Amino acid sequence: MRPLNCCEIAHTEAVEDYLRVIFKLAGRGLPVTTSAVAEQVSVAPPTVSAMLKRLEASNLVARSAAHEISLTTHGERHAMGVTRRHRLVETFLVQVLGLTWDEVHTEADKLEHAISDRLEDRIDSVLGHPTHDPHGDPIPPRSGRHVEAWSVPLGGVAAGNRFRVQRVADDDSDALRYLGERGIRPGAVLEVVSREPFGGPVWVKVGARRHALGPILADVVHGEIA
Amino acid sequence: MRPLNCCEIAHTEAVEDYLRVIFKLAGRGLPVTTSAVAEQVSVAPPTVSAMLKRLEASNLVARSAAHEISLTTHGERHAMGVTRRHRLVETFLVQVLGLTWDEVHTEADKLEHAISDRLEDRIDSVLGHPTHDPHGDPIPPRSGRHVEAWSVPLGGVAAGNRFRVQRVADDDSDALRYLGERGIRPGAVLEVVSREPFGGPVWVKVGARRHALGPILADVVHGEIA
DNA sequence: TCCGAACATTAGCCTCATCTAACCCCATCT
DNA sequence: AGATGGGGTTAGATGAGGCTAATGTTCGGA
Repeated sequence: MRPLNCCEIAHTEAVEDYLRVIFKLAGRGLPVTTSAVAEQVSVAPPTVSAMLKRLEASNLVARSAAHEISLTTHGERHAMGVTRRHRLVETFLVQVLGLTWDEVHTEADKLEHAISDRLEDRIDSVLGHPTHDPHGDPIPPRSGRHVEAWSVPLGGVAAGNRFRVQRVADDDSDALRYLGERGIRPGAVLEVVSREPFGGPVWVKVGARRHALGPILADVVHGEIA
Repeated sequence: MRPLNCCEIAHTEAVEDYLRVIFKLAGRGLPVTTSAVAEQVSVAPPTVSAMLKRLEASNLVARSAAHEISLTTHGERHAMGVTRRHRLVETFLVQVLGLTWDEVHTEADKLEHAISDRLEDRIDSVLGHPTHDPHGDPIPPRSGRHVEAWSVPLGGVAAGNRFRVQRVADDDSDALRYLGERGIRPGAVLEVVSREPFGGPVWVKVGARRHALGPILADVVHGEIA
């Protein structure tokens, strides 16, 4: 094996997928483990082991003694590039092609690998250089600082508070559709009416309507106390 | 080997590329040979041999005794689908994202594999169901009849004729840029002033300007005598 | 009639990305 | 202490898609 050099690995779609997923897990403060990555990429754990070995050899990820996975500077730069394309595409699909916010994640998963730099710039410019995608996720700039900033989950807010939605996890398209139909999207302000104990729902008021959101839903909605 | 069934092959990007190239060569009336396909797909001839074997086994292409390659009904349907996405994307990139007609072929080569049916329909609808792409190539309908209709090349038109440009081959982006800068694009009407012999240029008049087009250029421009 | 060029195919090898089955390490519970 | 189980990894296989080098095959020209 020769000296570590990030350019020795092909920028295949698989590599981009793994990098984006690692970036996503890390950004949410979740443990970045072999099995977590396997689940997100939808492959078996040994497949991840093999890929991580290659990513490590190409200096894109680093691993501590305790199996801890993190992106190197190089790795993070690439991951942010893929994430930027992903989120720009999502925004584009909603704003220009009229798709709904629950449809775009799957589409963007494929398109993010097919967008050239030139195209990325055109899309960015047609959209007026957006800072956030339809789920409220911040779009990393082409170069420069970027923070993922996952704020408080709705599930952790006490009753009686007003809560401004900032981000909604884009993973679960059924959840997105459900929430969207009830007006729960970035920018919306909810009133947290009450919280049932023992994994029960959170009652929220959106405008005049009340909704009971189960723990799964309450966890995908993030924001701040307004 | 089991009975031939078109669905036994994965619809990978490579398969789509080969099908589209075979469709393109056949549509232009060019010989569809192993080496012609190899050149168009940018791979070595043995790679094409191997792929053709698979395509034949999946009933997507048929081959005569004399090595003649043709698409089956199934193969043609798939090829037309890929071609439709390719040309819709090209049109979209020009009309919505403001790319130039010499840039879009390369981009579409990647994007054509990443467009879902849903997305294809949205693009089609946003563009108002276009019938031709920016190079004048007809966009195959989602289903139904389609003809490729490569009419007369400019190189075969006698001096003294007026010539209406219908299609310009999208392969060579340098040629496209050169022609575009001189106003030679689908819809333009040229006057064929004179033809130099021995592979010399064709002199054409576009509006008030004259241009000498070498045999390569004169061959990529197709149309009809006006 | 024979020879060489052009073209297709076979043979043999490689990488990427995936799988299942088996194994190992370590923490925990009995 | 020993059994149990969860995660990670190794081993070994597979299929897609690509390569080069060698081997037909066929056809036109000398």
